[in-house]
Amino acid sequence: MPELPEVETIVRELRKKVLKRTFFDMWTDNPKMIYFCNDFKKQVKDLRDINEFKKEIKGKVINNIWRRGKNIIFDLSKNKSLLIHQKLTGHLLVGQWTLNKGLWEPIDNNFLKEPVNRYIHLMFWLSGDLMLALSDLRKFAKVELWDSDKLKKSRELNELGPEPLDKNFTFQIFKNVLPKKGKIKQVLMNQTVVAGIGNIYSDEILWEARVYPLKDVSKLSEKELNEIYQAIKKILKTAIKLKGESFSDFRRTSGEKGNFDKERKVYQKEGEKCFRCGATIQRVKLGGRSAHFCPVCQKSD
DNA sequence: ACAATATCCTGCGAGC
DNA sequence: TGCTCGCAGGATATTG
Repeated sequence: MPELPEVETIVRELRKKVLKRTFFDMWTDNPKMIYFCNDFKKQVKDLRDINEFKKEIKGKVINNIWRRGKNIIFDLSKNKSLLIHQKLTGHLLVGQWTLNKGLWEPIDNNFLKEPVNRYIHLMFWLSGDLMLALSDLRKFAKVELWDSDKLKKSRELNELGPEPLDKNFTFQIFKNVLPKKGKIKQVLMNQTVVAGIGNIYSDEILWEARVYPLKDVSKLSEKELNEIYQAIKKILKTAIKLKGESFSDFRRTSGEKGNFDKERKVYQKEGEKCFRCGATIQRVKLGGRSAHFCPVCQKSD
């Protein structure tokens, strides 16, 4: 699932591929993912509104592409912005496809001819013969059209916690943003505390820092807090370097997988041996989610 | 005031 | 073999 490193990978690739291009047209078979968002959120319910959306983006130029937490933002001409959140299974692909018997098939042989293309639910036609496609198996992804100035002031972006790879994200800032109590894994995944960390990287960060995922923040020592702070930076940077994870159906804009798998130590490795000590990796439930950890390296007391 | 739970959606694996 | 059932999961809405 796309977390900060995956979103960062996509954004860097998008900048190389679609910056300064113009929207010509769009297609979707899932209008529910599209929202007009200014002072309110309005879910598109019928074709007329899709046409409205088409009219809004046609002719607009992509002037800037950036990331905030797990959100991708396209700043367009005429004070418009598109915010895309890929949620669990969404990912953006850039290339050329053709519609064949109801399925989008890549024209370009460089694209993997794999089932991922079956889940393309949104397609933007761009200048330069390129298409920007949103593939999303579970249809949780959201595409929001904003007035750029309103988006910048939106709760959506401003309620997010600091960017963990920002130079300003010091150990002191990290300590300041932490709530007084709460299980550390849930705290790390809370986007209003720190932006961009999800299930995979919270598990990996806590393994790296040797901290039990269910431990309460109030019980963490200064040393443990520092280990977690350092691990956040280390794991996220490594994952970006490796172009994201390869465990789920995440794909880069080229359709390729990321390479984080060789660094993955605990996530979805229940029953396997701990890379560090050889103990058996365990899984615990918290809030309907699962946490993976080494019971020896990450002591619960 | 806050925390636990339901919701969205689809593929997949377990169980019968 | 083929059906049903339940689970996974980010963010948000709703319930407790």
